[in-house]
Amino acid sequence: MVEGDFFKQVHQVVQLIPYGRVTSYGAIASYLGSAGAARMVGWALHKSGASAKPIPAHRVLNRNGLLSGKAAFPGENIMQQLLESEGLTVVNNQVKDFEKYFWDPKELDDL
DNA sequence: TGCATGACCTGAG
DNA sequence: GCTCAGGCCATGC
Repeated sequence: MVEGDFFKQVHQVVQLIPYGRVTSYGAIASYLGSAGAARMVGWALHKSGASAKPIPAHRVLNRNGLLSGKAAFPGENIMQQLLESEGLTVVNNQVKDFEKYFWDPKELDDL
């Protein structure tokens, strides 16, 4: 489970994303109890750069599996390379079989 | 203190 | 099936 501020919760959830898996802003927002606050999730991730721990923000995509936050990374295709290095296939800034690799934070509750 | 914005999502037309 | 508009909450100026 996660605890603390919304930002911290987002950071924790993102860090809990299994290797080779991805999730969406809405899923995280919904998990935190604010389904409509998906925008804030992106904010937290953007701010994650200031965080002490390295947060795999590249595993967080939008609902379409699109690398919406790609631009926030230092490189052009850093996000894509990271995903590909985890066994995922990125085509046109979009994860192939996104739903297949999709990971819902709510799965933690089921554990 | 108040308005505008932001790596989005969902519902309605 | 696709496009437009609204909403959500916190941060920044």
